[in-house]
Amino acid sequence: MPELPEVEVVRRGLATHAAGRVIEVAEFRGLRVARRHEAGPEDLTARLRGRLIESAQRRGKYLWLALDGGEGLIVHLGMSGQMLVSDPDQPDQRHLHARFRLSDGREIRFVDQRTFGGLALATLDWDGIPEPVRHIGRDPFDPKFDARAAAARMVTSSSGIKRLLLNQTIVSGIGNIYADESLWRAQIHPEKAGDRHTKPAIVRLLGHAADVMNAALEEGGTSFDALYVNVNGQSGYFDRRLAAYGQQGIPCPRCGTPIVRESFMNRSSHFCPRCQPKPRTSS
DNA sequence: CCAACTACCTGTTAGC
DNA sequence: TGCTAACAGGTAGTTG
Repeated sequence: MPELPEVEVVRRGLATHAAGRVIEVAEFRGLRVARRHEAGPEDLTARLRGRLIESAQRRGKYLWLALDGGEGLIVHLGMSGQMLVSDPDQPDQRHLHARFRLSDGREIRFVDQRTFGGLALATLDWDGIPEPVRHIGRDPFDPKFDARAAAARMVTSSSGIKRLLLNQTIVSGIGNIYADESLWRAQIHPEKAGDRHTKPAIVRLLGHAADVMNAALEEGGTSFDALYVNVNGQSGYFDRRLAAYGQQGIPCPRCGTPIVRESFMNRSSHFCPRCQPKPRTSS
């Protein structure tokens, strides 16, 4: 998916193309796209008609459109979701699951090949966060993100550090790509346990995470194919800068040792076996 | 509490 | 060429 930089690219697109408009018609196709909305797609359609989109917000990989009346339309892109600005006469995209006709005559379309993404309407709390997003921790782009507090939690855990980086309740927005890139930059093996690090070392690691995700954001995010695009359907270019993720067999940019790929939590970890040596007591 | 596993989907690619 | 298996950026739920 879209990890933090890619979701932020989409949020910015929605801030430009959706905020300030009114939803004239909302349309949902199938039950799955609204499965997190208990009352179902018909309820969503009815409640969204005529609502003003005040702003586009994000925490971690969760997006929402803040609406008048103190509610938010939550958008999670899952593994393959897209929010696309389209003209009404453009033919339907493959895997189109929702469509919003806006007061400026354009449309926002939710397109999702793997259907792990979805939409829901929820009440915003006093802090402007939708209830279903409350459990998500702040992300490194959040001015109030507290790296020392996140590090303090991680050093009490015997879990491997990569698992902790991917735990969205501790720090949000990091997925498989940027976890591997952050660990490569920090020269830490993904399975080194949290409690075998010092707090400052983890604060440094989180600094690398923020750095690499900021660098990715500046290039429009990471896209390996046309599934990961901004609201105008354009891909980012950060894939050219990846040092570890997907680079198995390619020399480490730092020491020249080939990057290795290992199976991890039903997916993969990529790291330099020399710069990121396996700890003696792993996980 | 945590780790490990599962489910949820479609599409692409590698290997035979 | 066609079949099959493995794999792909995530989250949430269950089980032990």
